[in-house]
Amino acid sequence: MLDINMVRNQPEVVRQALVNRSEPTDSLDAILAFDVQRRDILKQSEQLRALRNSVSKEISKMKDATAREAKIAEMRAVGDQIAALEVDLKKVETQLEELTTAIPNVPDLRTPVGLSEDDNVVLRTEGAPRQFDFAPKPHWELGVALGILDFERGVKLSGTRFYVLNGAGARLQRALITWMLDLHTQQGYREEYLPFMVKQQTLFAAGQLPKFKDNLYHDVEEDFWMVPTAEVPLTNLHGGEILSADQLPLHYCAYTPCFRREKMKAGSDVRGIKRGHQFDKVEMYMFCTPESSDAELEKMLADAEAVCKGLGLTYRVKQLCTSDIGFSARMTYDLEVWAPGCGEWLEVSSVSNCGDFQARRANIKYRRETGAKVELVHTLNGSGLALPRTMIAVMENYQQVDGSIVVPDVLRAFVGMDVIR
RNA sequence: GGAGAGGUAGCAUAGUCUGGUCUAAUGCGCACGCCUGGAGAGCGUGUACGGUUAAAACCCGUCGCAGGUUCAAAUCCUGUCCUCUCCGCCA
Repeated sequence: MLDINMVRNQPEVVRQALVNRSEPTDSLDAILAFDVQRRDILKQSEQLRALRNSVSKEISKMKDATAREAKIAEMRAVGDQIAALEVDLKKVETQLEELTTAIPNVPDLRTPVGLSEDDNVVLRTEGAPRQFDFAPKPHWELGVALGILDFERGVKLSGTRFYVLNGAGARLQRALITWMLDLHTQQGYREEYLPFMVKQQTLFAAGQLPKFKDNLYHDVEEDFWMVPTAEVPLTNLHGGEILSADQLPLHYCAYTPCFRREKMKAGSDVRGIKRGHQFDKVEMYMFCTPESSDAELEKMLADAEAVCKGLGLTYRVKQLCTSDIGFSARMTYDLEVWAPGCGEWLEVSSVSNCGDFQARRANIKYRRETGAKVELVHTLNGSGLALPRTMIAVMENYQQVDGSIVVPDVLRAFVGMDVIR
């Protein structure tokens, strides 16, 4: 959520941000109008409240019954006026909130302006794609042939786009999770085990609600929401708290499954495990001071890259343009790994600086020093990494001519074998 | 799931029965000052958050949350969430 003071004082900054994000700007004018209305009504009702408060005090001391009754009657009328104003106020505030919470974050000035994902900028590519002396197979062929990936039974259990990992396939994924968490722990992130179901407010604070309601699974009976990413519970770990400056920065990492109800285009990404309603992810998250978030973003990017490097994967770093960065983000880097079997660059990580946008929604503040005013923290999040696509990259890059898959060095101890055959 | 007790500003407690000197007190902690060679003790001062405002004072709001009664609610009423204890059930 944006600071209403900022919207009020620098509406052109917000308007330009919306234009750069290819978002409509009409709500901005409505916000400004509602804001004026709100403060106008507020002023009136506060004055009346002040009057009632002081007269009520007088009433308690009044001896003369007639005069007392007169004042009470007078205040009864004032109370009615206040009630009427409050009704108006609530209406205005509801509309104001609806609009302001739907405004995305203002992109960082360094985020390239662009109209679509085609305008994202490839900053660099690390490593050269492996050269094969045979035709590399896609993971859905490799996995099924090896008996470590079962689409049919996944569909039997849950429908299209679900799958089962068997034996070494399941072990490989678990190995990746464990290794990634260990790596991030070494990098200074504290591992957390989190709820996979959260309440509404938790999703609101992370910027998922109300705008992305359609992408979430919701248990109506108990009002539990399945997390679409660990970013959601991680953001709220310190919700409503005032941290002290010497606690910052706080680094966390967590493994969670992610549940997404996205309406997938028929025919797109249908094959394999690239996109599903359920996937696993290891996530990094950070709370820090405003002046350090730029540098921390670079650290988090490096930490995510370390996963790709450790696995010996060829990857490229992209900087997302204004129309492709997430709702809460100011600046985002994507990591894409090369998958030779399906011949695609796969997005395995998205590392973002959200500035104070999430902190404002989640009410996460810190005090610079004793006695100082509280300020909002900055939050950053980054995948480290998304599991299915990492699995794809590992399977397809480490395949051999006979269809077996060499286990990357760093995972061998966890998988318990050198080659999956 | 059943019964009971509770939720007050960093922590711990008072206030609730009996509505108005509650403009929320007290202790601890913390910060600053005095004192000291230095520290401690002692003394003094300060110490929730949000809104309003150019900023501040004043002012308005917040005693888990949401409603209601009243001129006036921490206090009375209703609903709800959470915590603890006991019972039941369960991995």
